[in-house]
Amino acid sequence: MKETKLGEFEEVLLLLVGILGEEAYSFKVAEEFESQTKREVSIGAVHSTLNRLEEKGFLESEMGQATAERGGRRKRIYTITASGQRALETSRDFRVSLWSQFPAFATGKLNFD
Amino acid sequence: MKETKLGEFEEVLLLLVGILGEEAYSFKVAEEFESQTKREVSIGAVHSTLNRLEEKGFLESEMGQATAERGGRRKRIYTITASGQRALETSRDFRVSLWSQFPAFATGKLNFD
DNA sequence: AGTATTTCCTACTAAAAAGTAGAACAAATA
DNA sequence: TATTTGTTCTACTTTTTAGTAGGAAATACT
Repeated sequence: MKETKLGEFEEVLLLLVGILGEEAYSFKVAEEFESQTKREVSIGAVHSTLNRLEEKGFLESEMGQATAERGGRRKRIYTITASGQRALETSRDFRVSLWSQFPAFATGKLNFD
Repeated sequence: MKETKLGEFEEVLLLLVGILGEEAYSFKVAEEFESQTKREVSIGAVHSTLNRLEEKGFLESEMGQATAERGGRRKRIYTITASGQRALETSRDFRVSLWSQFPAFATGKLNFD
């Protein structure tokens, strides 16, 4: 099995997919990224990253149904896999652990049950 | 000014420098990395990463004094700059914010004052 | 049928991060 | 002074991540 690490951008996208739930399709993810970070991102970059995340087994996807909106292709809806969720948890736990050891941060209360 | 982002490994090393305080020299950082992650790392990788962090202005360093130990070259001691600390805070705040929006994580109490 | 709209997709490129190899240095001990 | 130990340092390569450009679908409206 490959040493599957998560880049910064990848991790954020993975989380955004989790946050968006049913609405997690690439255009929306890109929009959400921009609104949450104030950083611009190209749709292609989002696309290739979601692909990579799927290859790594952190995401899976299926085509959604057509909606009653103006027009447009069907959406591909992404969902986090168990492995993706585990990766996020591991990453979070590790970070929280480091923060709590860093004196300048250690005042915060870190409580994840 | 450049868009100075932090890679995953970079961020961890930066934090380790903060955690190690006076003891933050590259060999020690490498050791600490291995003990905290159970992942092996080469000293050279640590070195080039610390260099990069210094170039980015997140770390600064100076040579320490010789110690009374067995032998060995003087250590280069790293310290986090204000900018480095800000980068860590920004990264932390952003992550905490995303986690709290992710239903699967939102049960945790996130309290950083 | 034609057009506008929304979204996907792929192949490619660029940039950045991570890792390697191996030499060089400084100090203490023998 | 030779050896051992602990450590730095640099140039380079590899791998991974991020970003670009532009075309292709699919759907609804007219």
